[in-house]
Amino acid sequence: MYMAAIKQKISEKTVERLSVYRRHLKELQKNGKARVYSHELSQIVSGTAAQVRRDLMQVGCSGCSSKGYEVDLLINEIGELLDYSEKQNVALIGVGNLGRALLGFFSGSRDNFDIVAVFDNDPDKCGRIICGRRCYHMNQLEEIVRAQKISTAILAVPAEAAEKTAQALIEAGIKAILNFAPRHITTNRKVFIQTLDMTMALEKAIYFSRKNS
Amino acid sequence: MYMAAIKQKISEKTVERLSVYRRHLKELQKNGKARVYSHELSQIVSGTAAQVRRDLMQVGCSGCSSKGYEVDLLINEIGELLDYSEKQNVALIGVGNLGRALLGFFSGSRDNFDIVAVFDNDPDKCGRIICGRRCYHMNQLEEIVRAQKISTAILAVPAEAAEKTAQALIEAGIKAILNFAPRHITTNRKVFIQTLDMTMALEKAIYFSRKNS
DNA sequence: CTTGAGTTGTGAAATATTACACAGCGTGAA
DNA sequence: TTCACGCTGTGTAATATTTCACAACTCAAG
Repeated sequence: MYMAAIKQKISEKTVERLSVYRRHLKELQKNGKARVYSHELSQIVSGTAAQVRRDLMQVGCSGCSSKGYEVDLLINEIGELLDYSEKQNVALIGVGNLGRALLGFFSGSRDNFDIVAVFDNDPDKCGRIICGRRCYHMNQLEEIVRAQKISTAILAVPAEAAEKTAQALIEAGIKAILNFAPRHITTNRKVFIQTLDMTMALEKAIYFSRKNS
Repeated sequence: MYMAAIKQKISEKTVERLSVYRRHLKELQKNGKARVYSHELSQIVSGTAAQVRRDLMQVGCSGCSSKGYEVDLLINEIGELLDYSEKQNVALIGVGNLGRALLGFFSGSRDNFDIVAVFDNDPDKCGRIICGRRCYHMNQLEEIVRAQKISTAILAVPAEAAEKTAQALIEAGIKAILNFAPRHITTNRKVFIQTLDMTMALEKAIYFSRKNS
């Protein structure tokens, strides 16, 4: 009777949590844990057990009463939803201090995505190998994006350049942008844009630092 | 009759937007714009004009019919809410690639906060000056936090060290943590913790990259 | 087998967040 | 003055998201 699941559209919040669940599940897997309860997972997102179960239901995962969920199975099923069948190619735009740090940060052993190309418009940087990736000039963007089937871009350019660069990315066929520049990016195209506004996050933290005292 | 305002508690979402409004308002100010309408501000957060007005209402700002809001006034009133009276001192924990990049990123001309100290537990880094800040060893944390009245910390240590380091921060009296490590931090204390989970954000972007095609 | 403790799946309630819609006001033009 | 227009402030409705609560189920022990 249960098992409605099927293809509802999944909310952003749920996708976020699924990503976090999966990361934690992989840790559990490494430690040899075979099963997990919803209330255990709930702790790592500060949520409730019910919420975890709802999230997992949407993925089509089903657990077993009193034994919980199988870790291996969960990882696969979440992966089936979050990942394409093949590894996704990602581009990094902007090789300043932040860009290089991000390149390092994302260069661990990822099995679902790869930063395959980096771009900058500083001629000195182009042609060089940075953290193992070839750096291209921005005017090669469309060419490389097409050739490498890059769907997603990490935008790490100065704020002043963010809007124009984002526009170029969209023109080149990028379908999602993770934007680190403190600027809101607008577009009428069907492109997913997520701004990770670090300054805003810090100001928010500072604000709440005194609410908790 | 209007002007209810007064001290309701302000939601996280609203605080986030206020920070973004202010940044944009400062741009407008620099460009000599004296007044702004709610529908203009709404564009930079992909919201509605009504939402902007609600947000501003909570700050106690009031606009003027048919002339909109005064830019200078808004900046001051938002600042009065978001900032302490004095500049806030912030600490950066972890001086790896990401930490140094963040230090650079946050070192622009900020008039409401300052990263005044950086910490690491690598003895080679301690004592040195990094981006103009003295690097201290983690065991000096409490001492410096107290001496410099540091309320907020940016956590940029490896994932494995995040929980333990966060605990140390809380012990030392930190009231808010901006966490860049891909780990959920829990505490029973009244401390504000915001995790900026870049990996999760990228996986989310990748997921939605195909929903928009 | 039966019972009891503990877990899942999910309808329904509760909250949180956003959008709508309009009264009231200020401004400029006639 | 009077009117029309456009904007603010806000009650209310609409959505989105989270939590509650409980039937159904599994397992282990007696």
